[in-house]
Amino acid sequence: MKTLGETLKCAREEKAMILRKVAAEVDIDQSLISKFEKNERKPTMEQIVRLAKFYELPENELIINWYSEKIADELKYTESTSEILKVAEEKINYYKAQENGK
Amino acid sequence: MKTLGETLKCAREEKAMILRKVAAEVDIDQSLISKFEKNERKPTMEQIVRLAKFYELPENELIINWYSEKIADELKYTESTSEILKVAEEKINYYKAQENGK
DNA sequence: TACATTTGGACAATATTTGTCTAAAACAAT
DNA sequence: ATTGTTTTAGACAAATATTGTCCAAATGTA
Repeated sequence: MKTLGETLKCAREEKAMILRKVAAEVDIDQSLISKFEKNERKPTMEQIVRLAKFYELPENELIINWYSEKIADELKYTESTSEILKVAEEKINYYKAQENGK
Repeated sequence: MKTLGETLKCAREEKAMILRKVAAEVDIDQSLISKFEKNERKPTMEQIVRLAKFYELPENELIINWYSEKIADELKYTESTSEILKVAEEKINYYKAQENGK
């Protein structure tokens, strides 16, 4: 299971590009991209989309990674996490059912 | 499955108290408490703890509700939610294993 | 050593969340 | 209906958190 940062870094290495170049192409500060790769900063959704496009990575995978890391981060030091996730899923399903029914 | 707001409101009604009184007791603006009950605002953790104590509710249940609602909110308009939650759980377990091993 | 790339850290800029206040809405009781 | 009470909505300031930017230090490499 790769982190979002690892995924981005691998993608860049695949393309054999240096940060400065990528930064110029996707118009994001190179220092920021470095931090993304080291999981020190979280890209915004827009940045994710641009990076996915640029690296030709499946956007959906990055997004799944992005959200799951966000959630993992929130629950990292919390107890009852599996219970929390279970309840969260129920609530989401409930919301979504509401949406469809209306 | 009750929302956090519903739980709080029920607890207050059990005790037959008006907002103004609760507000004074737990030292939180009554308007805020009203919003908590209507799920328009999310209490801080500290507020949760104080309310749980005051209403004599199991703190852990409120916390589970709090986190799960937060997550549900984040994923409400997102796709692949069950995938996201699954990956999130894996990551959490991974983090926690790290913690123990160190 | 000299050069290129990556990284860390400080700080300003933005965005998000929170608390507070006030008045309007809703509800009762008479 | 009017009065009195409770709840709620909305606007706004205050406090927090997140983000973008810059530059210098660290790292790597020939």
